[in-house]
Amino acid sequence: MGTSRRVTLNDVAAASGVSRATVSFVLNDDPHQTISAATRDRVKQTARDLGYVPHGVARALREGTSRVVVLTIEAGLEGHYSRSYIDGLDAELAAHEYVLLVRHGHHTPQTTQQVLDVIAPRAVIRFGETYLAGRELDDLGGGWRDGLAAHSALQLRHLVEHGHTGIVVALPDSESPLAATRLKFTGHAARSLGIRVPDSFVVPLERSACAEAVAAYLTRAPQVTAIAGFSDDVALRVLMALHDLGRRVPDDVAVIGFDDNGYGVYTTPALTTVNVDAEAHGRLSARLALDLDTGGLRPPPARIVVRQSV
Amino acid sequence: MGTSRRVTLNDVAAASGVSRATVSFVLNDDPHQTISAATRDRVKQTARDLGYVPHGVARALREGTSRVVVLTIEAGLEGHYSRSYIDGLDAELAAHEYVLLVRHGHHTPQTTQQVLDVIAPRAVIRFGETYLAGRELDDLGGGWRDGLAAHSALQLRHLVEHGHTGIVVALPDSESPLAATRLKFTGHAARSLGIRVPDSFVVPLERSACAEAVAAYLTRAPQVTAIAGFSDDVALRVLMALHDLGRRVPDDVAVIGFDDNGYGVYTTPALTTVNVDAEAHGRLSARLALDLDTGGLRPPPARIVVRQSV
DNA sequence: CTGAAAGCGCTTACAG
DNA sequence: CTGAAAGCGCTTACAG
Repeated sequence: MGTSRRVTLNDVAAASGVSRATVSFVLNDDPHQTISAATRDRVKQTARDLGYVPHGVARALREGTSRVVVLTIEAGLEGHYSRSYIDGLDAELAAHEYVLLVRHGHHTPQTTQQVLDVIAPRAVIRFGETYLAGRELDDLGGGWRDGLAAHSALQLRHLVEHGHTGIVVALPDSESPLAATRLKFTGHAARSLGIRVPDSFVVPLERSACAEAVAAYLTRAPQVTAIAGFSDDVALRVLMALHDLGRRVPDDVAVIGFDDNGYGVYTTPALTTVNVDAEAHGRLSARLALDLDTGGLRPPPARIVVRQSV
Repeated sequence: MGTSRRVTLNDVAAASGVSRATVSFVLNDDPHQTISAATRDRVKQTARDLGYVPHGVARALREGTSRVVVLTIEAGLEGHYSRSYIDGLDAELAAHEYVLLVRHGHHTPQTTQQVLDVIAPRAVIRFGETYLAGRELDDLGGGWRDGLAAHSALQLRHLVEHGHTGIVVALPDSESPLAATRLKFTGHAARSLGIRVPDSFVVPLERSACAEAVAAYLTRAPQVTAIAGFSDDVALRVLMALHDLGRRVPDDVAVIGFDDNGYGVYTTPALTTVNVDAEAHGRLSARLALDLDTGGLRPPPARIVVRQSV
């Protein structure tokens, strides 16, 4: 065994008695060439026998971009959405022989540029950017933006169906650009459901600050009977605050989460939430990044995971 | 504006009136060359003025590997450990002008090979592999393995200090290769603490199955008064099972988690757990991957996050 | 002290 | 139907 020299196009060419160009043509199924079936077979067979795998770096230098797509994701956005999104993105990319690589942490134009300089990926996708850029993904058949609108509406409707009209949205303390969009959609949904447009307030991370914020808001707005979380994390903190304040859930105040992160089962009461399967969204992003046809993708509707908090 | 052609070494050479080689030498501080200070300054200045950034792909083709390190990580290992580990890895790599890219999901030799073929990373690190490979990181000054042993011991000791001697380890349903190692260390710790070596049992994912498993184990082993979770996830499920079974925590049974994932605050009672800061471990991995000196890294000791479950 | 040249492994006009 | 050649942008012996 031992580490042997990698087998290159040269080796395949030599072994099959044709030029490097010919090998490249048959291996890439170049439509501009017409190469005899016999030659094609022979070349493909030798490539297989030798275990030839194209050197991605050389190819990237020649073609200008590598067969890689980079996803950048900020901390705190993990949930069922991100997991299923990444699964779909990864699967679709793999189907087209691209590899998905993820960058965690906070991202600036500089860090993105660094990634570009270092590996020249085919694309770098910012998790959630399609929301923010306001691109009309609906027009591409993905129903993405409509998706978020629908999901926000679903969350609100569940509350209304359980008799709540005084509703407030609980926001994370970190400024999420998504928050504004969510609030907007929730507003739309409220109008079409015929209830007052929900107010919002911020839920701090620290436990006692959290309880204070919830208590303060509730005394300020006594008509509120239900709290809609921006995320499960936020909703979980609200649940904790309500527990610390001695308020009963859902009898005194109802709580609903968003983007079922898996931890809503563990609390008492367990957290009712919205579960979004973003597999199709991930596939859509992949096709967009690869300039492929985006038709035929049918994201399933989001669903309410009914537990005990509303 | 518009997308302009990237500036290459050629441009810098032309603009500063020297050869490409000279530019490369000064920009890389080649110790084998002796270039006049005047020339060096001029070249560096023009490179800056032109905004020259080396093309990573070309460099990688020439050098054999790119300035990238890939971390592969399986689902279900997220926690404070992994977060701080990744932070440290990322920071140390960045300090040496490498970029960290992560691959999620399940990994096989084939998928790893694919990444190798596509971007020729400097190294691919499997999250947790150093545990499994049994490499003697202690000898390198990182205290890693000793770290895990110490952390397992810390978890157990906390239980013993609270009067428990009948202890069992709760394991995840998925086979984690780490489980065997953890069990081994817990065994060592038990012996040095003078208690019986803890038994173990598996906690299924599904809620009722989970309660059944816990109930079954507890009736089989009535001497057990404390359950040590392999992870916070497992411990959280144990807490839920105990709640469903009507057992009081910690009075009837005490529970402790491992690797503070942040969700132990939300339960009632809140979960006591072990918090490991793996920033230094991440830095160590980075230096190992880059063949750098690993001295001077002092991982802080792990600590017990005391909440209410023990 | 500095430059001309080769070469990393590929793809793709271009010529036969 | 197939091959010789150029070139992607870099680094590094080698020669002056």
